[in-house]
Amino acid sequence: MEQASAAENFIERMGLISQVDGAPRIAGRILGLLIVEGRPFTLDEMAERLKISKASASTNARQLRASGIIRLVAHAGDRHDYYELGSDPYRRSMETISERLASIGSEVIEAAASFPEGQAEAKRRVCQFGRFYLRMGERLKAWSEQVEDEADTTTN
Amino acid sequence: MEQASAAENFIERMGLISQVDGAPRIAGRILGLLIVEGRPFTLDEMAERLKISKASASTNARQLRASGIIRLVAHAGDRHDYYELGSDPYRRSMETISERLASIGSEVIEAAASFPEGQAEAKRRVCQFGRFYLRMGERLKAWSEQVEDEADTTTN
DNA sequence: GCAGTCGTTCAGTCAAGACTGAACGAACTG
DNA sequence: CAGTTCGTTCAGTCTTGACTGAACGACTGC
Repeated sequence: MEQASAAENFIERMGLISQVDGAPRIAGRILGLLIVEGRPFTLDEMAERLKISKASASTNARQLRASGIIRLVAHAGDRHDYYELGSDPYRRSMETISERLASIGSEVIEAAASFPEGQAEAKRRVCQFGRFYLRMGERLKAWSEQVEDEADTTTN
Repeated sequence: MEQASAAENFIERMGLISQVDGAPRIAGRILGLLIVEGRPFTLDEMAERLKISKASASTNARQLRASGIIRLVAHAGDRHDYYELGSDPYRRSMETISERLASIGSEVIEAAASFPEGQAEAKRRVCQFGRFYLRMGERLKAWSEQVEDEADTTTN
């Protein structure tokens, strides 16, 4: 049995967290890797280090990129795609969540709008539910604009 | 093809939202049903209305109950278990999320503690990540204590 | 042109878990 | 006690989607 370093341990834990959240485990592990190492990685490096196929590395990295958590960087004279932690990755991920919440909120309110006359009470409850999501999204978005400041002030 | 009422439409939509969030679809549909109808339901009623087995109704209702979103009520002289929306269901669900975030945060920080000397930078980044989750949990918790007030002041 | 090196895509496999039917135990009723 | 009526549990099925290997297209340098 291979001795698990603290880094590997953290990376695997990130995978499990990601999995419980309904996201692919590999995505969490990639994020963990980039956090631990703190430098850009190519798909091949990620695949080798995490013992996954290059296909999985490509797919999951792109998905993480789509949610703004990691970003693609290029080095001159090097054809590789390098992925690294984006700037303010946490703020960005909060924005992504915020957008999703707001989207659900308006979706629900839209659904509420089509309720017939006779169900005013039901309509009211559905509307309230939708507004809860909207408010949550707005609040999260407001937070995300403070987070980057705090991150700078943390010394350890 | 059956004509889909606004209520059914909303319920199904809730199921999809729940599914995307990684939770069972039936759980979302049950929640939607309870929001729309605004009255207690027995497992049999839910099973019939949502066209699911009683086993699914039982399992998912209990799961929703565990996260504090719905609650169990009893009527005198009636052996049935009735489920209805809990008091402040949204606040309660936020508390559940908040606890989970805090739990992840301390888990990550704990993992960071086991980093060896030579990886001070990595340890710092992991710690920062953990603190982000902790802070997010704390904020959500603080906010959940205001939400119930706002809910009362909403007129429509 | 060809060979090599990227990232992506796609068909296929496989495992996780959602869902069900049937059996079960508990609590009533007569 | 037998007969119902609940809720729960468990074995089994089946769907979803994560993951992979192999093929592919784009690009580079020779």
